[in-house]
Amino acid sequence: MKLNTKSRYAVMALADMSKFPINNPVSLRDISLRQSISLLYLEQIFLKLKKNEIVKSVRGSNGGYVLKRDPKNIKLSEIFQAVDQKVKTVGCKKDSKKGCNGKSVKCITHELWDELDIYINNFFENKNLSDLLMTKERKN
Amino acid sequence: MKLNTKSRYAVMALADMSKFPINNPVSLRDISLRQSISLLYLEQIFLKLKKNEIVKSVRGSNGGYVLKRDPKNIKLSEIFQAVDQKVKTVGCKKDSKKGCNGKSVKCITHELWDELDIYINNFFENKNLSDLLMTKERKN
DNA sequence: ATATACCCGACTAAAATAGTCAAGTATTAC
DNA sequence: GTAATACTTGACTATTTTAGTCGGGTATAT
Repeated sequence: MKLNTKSRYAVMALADMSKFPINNPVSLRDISLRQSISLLYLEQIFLKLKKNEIVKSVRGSNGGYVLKRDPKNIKLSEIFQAVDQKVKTVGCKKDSKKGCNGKSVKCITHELWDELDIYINNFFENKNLSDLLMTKERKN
Repeated sequence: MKLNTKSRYAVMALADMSKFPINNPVSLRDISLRQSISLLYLEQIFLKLKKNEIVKSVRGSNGGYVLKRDPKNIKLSEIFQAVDQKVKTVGCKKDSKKGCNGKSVKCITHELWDELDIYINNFFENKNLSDLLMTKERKN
């Protein structure tokens, strides 16, 4: 069970941006250098963040990306949803009528995974970008 | 973010076993049929469960596997640890001195992932096999 | 004996991941 | 007005992980 780099980088990059004054465009190049993330990969990630209304872009020289809302109002769950279709999943689909493993009944552990889904989502629902900056000052 | 089938099948298979009287060997063939999991794959999974002292094997005809302890005393966290090295992980290793992304300092979100690790582990720590059977009777 | 059922290492197809590449377009600074 | 910066987009690809399969065992009950 692990998190993919896309989600991780997205959170890292946005946390990085949160440290700058809002409305001050931050270029991906700078984020790439500070956080050691491939620029080309960041571009891919930010397109998704943009589509999902988390950031907006400022084109041209001295441009970059800007948070669309205050970091306090950007929940981690939104970020995950933006870059990684689903926050967590098991084979048996939550809403499928067919049940699990091709059987017509729910598998024996079905409810467990549903519960886990909700549990993990809860973690991300209750954390926002500004929470990440609270923990003592860093220098990177 | 998703769970692999190995972990899922392990929990399913053990939950299946829990429904039978303890000390009554349950064959993988039967579990395979009831839960629609490949027999050969189950064998692989049970070798790990055996190595990790969760089940013991009874060889020969009429043999099978037996839970080593009461389902009440088998935590889901143990099962996960047995089949899937780590319960959850991000690129930056929890105990590495080197920090994340090759830098000498911890990445900006390092503490978040640690917290998430603990949070998820907590879920599995507080659930045991018999908890799975509590939820209303099933017929598969 | 023979059938059942565990044992174990090696192998493999398919999918997902983690990027890269090429060829743009928009805007600002000079 | 032109160079430089920086976002835009779709396609492509190497690597890794996943989800198994295969073959050839060994132990035991009947």
